[in-house]
Amino acid sequence: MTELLQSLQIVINSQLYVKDPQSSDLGKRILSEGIRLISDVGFERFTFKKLGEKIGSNESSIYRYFENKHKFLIYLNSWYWVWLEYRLVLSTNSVSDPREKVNAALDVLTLPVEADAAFAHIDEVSLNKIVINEHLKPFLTSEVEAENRQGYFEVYKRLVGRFAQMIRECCPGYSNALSLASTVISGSLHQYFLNAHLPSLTDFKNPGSNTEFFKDLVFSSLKQ
Amino acid sequence: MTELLQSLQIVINSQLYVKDPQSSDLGKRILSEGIRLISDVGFERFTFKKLGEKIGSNESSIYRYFENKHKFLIYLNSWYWVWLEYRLVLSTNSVSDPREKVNAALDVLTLPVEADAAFAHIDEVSLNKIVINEHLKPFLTSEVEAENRQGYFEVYKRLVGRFAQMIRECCPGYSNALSLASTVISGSLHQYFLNAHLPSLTDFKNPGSNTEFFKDLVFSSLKQ
DNA sequence: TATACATTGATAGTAATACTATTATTTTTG
DNA sequence: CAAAAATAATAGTATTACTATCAATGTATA
Repeated sequence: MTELLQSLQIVINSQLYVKDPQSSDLGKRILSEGIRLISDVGFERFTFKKLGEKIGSNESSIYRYFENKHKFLIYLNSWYWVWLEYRLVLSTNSVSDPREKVNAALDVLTLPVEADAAFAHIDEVSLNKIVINEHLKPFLTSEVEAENRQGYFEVYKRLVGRFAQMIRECCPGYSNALSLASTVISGSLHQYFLNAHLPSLTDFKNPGSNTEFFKDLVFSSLKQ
Repeated sequence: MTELLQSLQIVINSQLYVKDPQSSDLGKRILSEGIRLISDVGFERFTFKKLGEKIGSNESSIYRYFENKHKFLIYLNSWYWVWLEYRLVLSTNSVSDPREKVNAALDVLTLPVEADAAFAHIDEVSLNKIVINEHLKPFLTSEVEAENRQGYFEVYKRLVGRFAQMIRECCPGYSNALSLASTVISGSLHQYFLNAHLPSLTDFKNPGSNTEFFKDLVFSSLKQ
């Protein structure tokens, strides 16, 4: 990413944190080292205690930023979705042809992530790895509906809705734009996951082939 | 389901249990009440202690059947996938037209589950609910690769492979049969999940509309 | 410059979870 | 009926996910 928008800040639902981690040095270290630690050892084995040791700070200090590790994970996911949405808008906004728009969107949604210098305290590549390896974990809990009511998933819903809208504009007669959008977004993450851990379940050869697969899927559906 | 195959038993990888739960009365109660309990309270809140109370037995007795609750969940998922595979074969075996075969497969893979009288101790409808609500949880752990090497996911891989083979026979030129198969199978579960908990992310109106969505997706892709 | 106040750090403690170990009791089977 | 197998009961452990309390440090302002 360029430095186009250096003074942009990603805003996250304030219910997801106790104190805004983007507002202090310690907070930013919690984010950057938290991302590294989760992407290294996995969310299950991640604890605030270990993170405290890593950043030369204390468990109790981290609790002053995040109520618990589940909310921390949702925070990180939200950050990722807002960032993706911003990249989505950036690369589709000036495209007027609806089909080209969907095509550009699919690049953003399915190609691998590169580091974005605009956000120094976030390693987007590691964050992407977390989203791939833990994807759906924020959702797959018995509290999903309550948390949805709290607006925890707003940004994800906005992203899906935005992509669905592009699909509709590309093919007004198509009646499953939302399902297609959510299937592609979570499906692509899932293909990355399978490629990394259970490769016999996918034809994934490289990110390009994955993008081709999803473009083919979408455009065949919209052809009729 | 009919009583066509009453003396059939679903065979599960013996590494997933300590003592075969299908071999005793207590074991069957562990399965049937375990399914009910998980589908009621969710996997997170499920414990062997609670299950013990439910079946008038003891925590320690359950540990003689299953090493831990994660393996219990994989066992239940495996059971479900074997059963689905069996239904898949049953309803496609005699279909000779490759396109009709894929069509029949999509019915099995995307339509809601009905109780199967052939397996008295398993409530397939509740089991399906578990697979929907906890889908990918058996995979989304840092031990996924080690567990894969132990063959824990064999049956799931066999199901995906079988469906992919049908896709290939329907359209020999299509090069993403595995990705399409895994996307459809996990994607359909995901749509059921969204419909239940985050309905604004899907166009799911009823199971029929979901099946239509996936048939359209698959057959548009195979048309070319 | 003193003081208030916010932030962070250190330590201790708690309830629940996911087990393991041991022993007692019941049931099955030869 | 005796031996073996299965099950039940109880106790105990390590870890986790926190909460509570208090001390130390830095910072802002009167």
